[in-house]
Amino acid sequence: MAQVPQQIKVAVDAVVFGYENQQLFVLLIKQRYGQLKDRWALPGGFVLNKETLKSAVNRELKEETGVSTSYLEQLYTFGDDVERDPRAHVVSVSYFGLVRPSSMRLRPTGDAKDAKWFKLSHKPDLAFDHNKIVQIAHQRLQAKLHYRPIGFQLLKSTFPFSDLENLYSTILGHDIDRRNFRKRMLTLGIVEETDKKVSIGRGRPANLFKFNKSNYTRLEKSGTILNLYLA
Amino acid sequence: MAQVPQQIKVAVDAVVFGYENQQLFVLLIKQRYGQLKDRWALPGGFVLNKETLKSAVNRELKEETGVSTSYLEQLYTFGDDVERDPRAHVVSVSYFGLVRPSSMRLRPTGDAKDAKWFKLSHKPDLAFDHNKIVQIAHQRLQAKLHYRPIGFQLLKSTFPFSDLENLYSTILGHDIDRRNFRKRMLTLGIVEETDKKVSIGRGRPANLFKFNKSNYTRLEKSGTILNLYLA
DNA sequence: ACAAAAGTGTTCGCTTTACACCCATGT
DNA sequence: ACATGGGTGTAAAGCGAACACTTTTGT
Repeated sequence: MAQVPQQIKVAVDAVVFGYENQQLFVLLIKQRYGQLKDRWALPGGFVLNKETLKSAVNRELKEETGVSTSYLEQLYTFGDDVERDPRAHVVSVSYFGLVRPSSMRLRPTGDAKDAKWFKLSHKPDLAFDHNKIVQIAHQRLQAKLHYRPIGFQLLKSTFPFSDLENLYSTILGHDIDRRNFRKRMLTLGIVEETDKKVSIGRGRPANLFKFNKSNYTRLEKSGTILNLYLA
Repeated sequence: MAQVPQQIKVAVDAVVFGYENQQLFVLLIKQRYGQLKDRWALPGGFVLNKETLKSAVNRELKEETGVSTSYLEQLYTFGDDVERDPRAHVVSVSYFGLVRPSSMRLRPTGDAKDAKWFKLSHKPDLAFDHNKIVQIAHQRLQAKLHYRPIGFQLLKSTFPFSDLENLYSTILGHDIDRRNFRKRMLTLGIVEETDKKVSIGRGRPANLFKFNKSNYTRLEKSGTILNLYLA
């Protein structure tokens, strides 16, 4: 029981990744107000009274960037650095999201002066402890890619197989064996061939594939380990 | 920017597991005050101003149960049920810990009228959403046992191999192959033989083993996957 | 001598990996 | 015809799973 009323504020932050042209991007905003005005930072802000954490992240994302994500999960709660935010003692619940950048128009409003996709490899130095949060989110993305089909959130609903390959090798940061990768995905039944083809300039046209969600759900329930490592 | 001052309170909860006599236990307290007086619940409480989350859990655990854990990690932050606590809008950061029950004397004070180890299989119905939290923590424990050497936190520093085997099969809820398990642990170098022996009543005396931390750290850095499934 | 727990190797099958050539199209 | 990217199979090695008897002690 606190004698003194609790002064701690609850905030949310979102690390949203996008993928395009074999590049991994992260969504950042430029602060409009405060001591850290004009610094780049993760979208986020304080939770409103009676608001859930989940709706708070989604609201802040929408307000500050115009983006709504196709995938968003809780990442970690930062509250061990009491000086993190110079203004007050803040506990920040961070989220990790995925979206196709081209499916969204950026519309910064509210606390955000600007909103932009940065290549993860060329992002600016961020305010607060946001560099660390981005790093943790990236690790989570890499780890999760191995055992959950989250990569599909970053692609259109149908895609040539090479897109999926490139996505994996880009995010994991190393080459993967095309034949083994395709074999695994197809025999597991996670990915399904459609009867459409695309021709992208030169080269043989590619079949289009799609994620087979019901098959995946079945695998997951049966406890199968996906194990998409593929050295 | 909140126009109305934020009223949300930040709390911490701890799910502490113990292991003894081939049984998995969870540490609970009986509430002394409030609407949920006399209900069993997880140890925890509100974070103090300027206090870190980590020290808040440790403090509450110590106050309410007398226990300090050898292992404690953040589990999940619950803040999507605004009605969770009837008194106020509370965001609760939950932690998951391990300890050897016999190494600790229970000394309930403060908000706790009583503190007790319950067999996980026979725990009472808990206050708030604590049943769900315990369930999530148990899942995390089971999953993590496969790829991190956290089981050793539940054993003395030296132990007969059968203790380790029993711990795994108890927590995972199925038998494991003694020979394969021992082989894996020894060839990975996670576990090391000492030159001591113990005789426990009848049967052949057992060698004592210990966790080889430096070896494990090396494995972890080299990115080796432990993979301690062992159907 | 017998009951109880500890200790120990080998075989088989499957999964993972490594690897290179032909195919369909645009220019 | 050639350049570009798409599509495909097989063999070898390594790993995980299954499995039962001997040893040491207490009673």
